[in-house]
Amino acid sequence: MDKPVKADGTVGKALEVLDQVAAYGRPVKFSELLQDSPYPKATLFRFLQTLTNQQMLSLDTDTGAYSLGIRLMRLAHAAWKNASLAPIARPFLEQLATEVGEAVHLAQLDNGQVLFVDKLRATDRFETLAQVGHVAPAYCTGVGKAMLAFLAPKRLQIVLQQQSFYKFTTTTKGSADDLSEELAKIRKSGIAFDHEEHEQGINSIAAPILSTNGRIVGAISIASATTRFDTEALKQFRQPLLKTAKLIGDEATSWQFPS
Amino acid sequence: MDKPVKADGTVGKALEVLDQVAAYGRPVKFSELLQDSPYPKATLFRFLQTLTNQQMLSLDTDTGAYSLGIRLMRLAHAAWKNASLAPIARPFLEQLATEVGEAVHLAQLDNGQVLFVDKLRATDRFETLAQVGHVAPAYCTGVGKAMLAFLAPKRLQIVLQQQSFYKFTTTTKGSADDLSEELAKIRKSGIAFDHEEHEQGINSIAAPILSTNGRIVGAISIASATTRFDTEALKQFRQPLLKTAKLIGDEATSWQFPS
DNA sequence: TACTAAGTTTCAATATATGAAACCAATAGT
DNA sequence: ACTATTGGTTTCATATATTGAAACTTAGTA
Repeated sequence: MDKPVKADGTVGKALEVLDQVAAYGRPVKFSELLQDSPYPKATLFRFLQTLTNQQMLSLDTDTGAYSLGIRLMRLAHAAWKNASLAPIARPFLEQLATEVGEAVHLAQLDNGQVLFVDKLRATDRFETLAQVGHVAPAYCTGVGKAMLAFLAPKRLQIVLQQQSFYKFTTTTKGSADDLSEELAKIRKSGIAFDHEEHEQGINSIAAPILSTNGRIVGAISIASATTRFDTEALKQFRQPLLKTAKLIGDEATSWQFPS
Repeated sequence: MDKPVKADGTVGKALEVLDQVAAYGRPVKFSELLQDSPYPKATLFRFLQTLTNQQMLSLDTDTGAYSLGIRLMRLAHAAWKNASLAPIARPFLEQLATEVGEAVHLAQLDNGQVLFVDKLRATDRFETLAQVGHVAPAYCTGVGKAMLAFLAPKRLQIVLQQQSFYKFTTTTKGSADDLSEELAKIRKSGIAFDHEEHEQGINSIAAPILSTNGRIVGAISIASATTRFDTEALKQFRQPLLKTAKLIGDEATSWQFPS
């Protein structure tokens, strides 16, 4: 799923350790990390030391266990605020969420991947966890396809290259050609659907957010379990979704690149 | 005499750049960064390249501007989930927030600093921004003092050393002695107040969250503008706050360190 | 076309990272 | 009480990566 970012240079290697710690999902001790580390003891030790100094990791002095550090939170906080779209869109999403009574997602495109930058009114308990920061592929999600459809042709070419086209489910589009065909339709209709292409049992309806100069800046979606709404039923959200996307797009335009 | 948070090694220097980008609060171009960079063009260039490869930064290919990257969000997302307290506490905080109808904060202590890991029901528009990840000093915040008061003496000693005791306002405690005196009282009453010690016009009432074995694991608070509630008025939240803190503490105990 | 600013690459000198091994500090075992 | 074992930290010669001046390549302007 996560494509291994090749770790060039010292910085890369050190950052790999962060992923390692993140993967554990709990505080980990030096020795545990050493187990599945490609680096020798002294090297890993120094990485850990450096990262801890840098507050990218935090070391519990009692248990001697490392967890992800305070600086990541700080930086991500900044990233969120600076990713102009999320703060701007928030009030409109609130509005939409109460209007339709369903969970609403806001996503942006980053390096060919979908990054969820906000998420409201999650019902399920687990979904309640801050999904902000969740990353998904573009080619098999509603928001992803909504954004790809409105990308400049030359840019789309590049992004298509970046897709893995891994078949998560039977309905996942398996090739750039398959996808391009659908993107053409989305471009016409202005609405994208995800028919359980990423996760079995989950579908969604999504709309692109375009700035008034036509640049794609993000996408919003309403996702549900297929048992709750089938694809036909999701169409009822078409109008409010489009309306909200338009509102956000207009608002975003004035804020974009305040150079 | 530990060195100040100096950027040792290549990793440190590279990470500094992230802060730099974060500080701009908007996408920045290479040349802008070069302006106030201590490093020569080629070096900064390589930093940016590496960080971009590592997805710690993201480069808008159209505008050539850098912003904080997708990986920070991913990592912070993981950090949040893994910082066991936040997900566990969420339902209790929801409960409390609706009960008292005020904004509720959840914080943890990290390296002598207060890290806000969750925040609910913010009323003010600006406060709506994801304050998760916000960092504040411990010695002059309600949650900070609530936690310090219940730290093991030897640990408190260390943490006191880490405080700057910068006087943000006229009521800010200016020394470790002043603070210690108040901590003793908090230890007795189980409740901490912030009398505009960090920000003029903002006060709060806070309670520590203790695991059943007595270890401090976090703190919760209700903050308000002094115009809304004066310190006396805040006392009305004492009971619900304490009750919620107890509930979270109990729940947290079973989850802590699932070794 | 010539000029300038912005971004990228080269390359030798140098600083830094590396990792085997030695070391130290706690437990655990006998 | 001794000894072994595990878990963590430091050393140091060597290999390697980083550095930055300068040359180069665009892209934008007059």
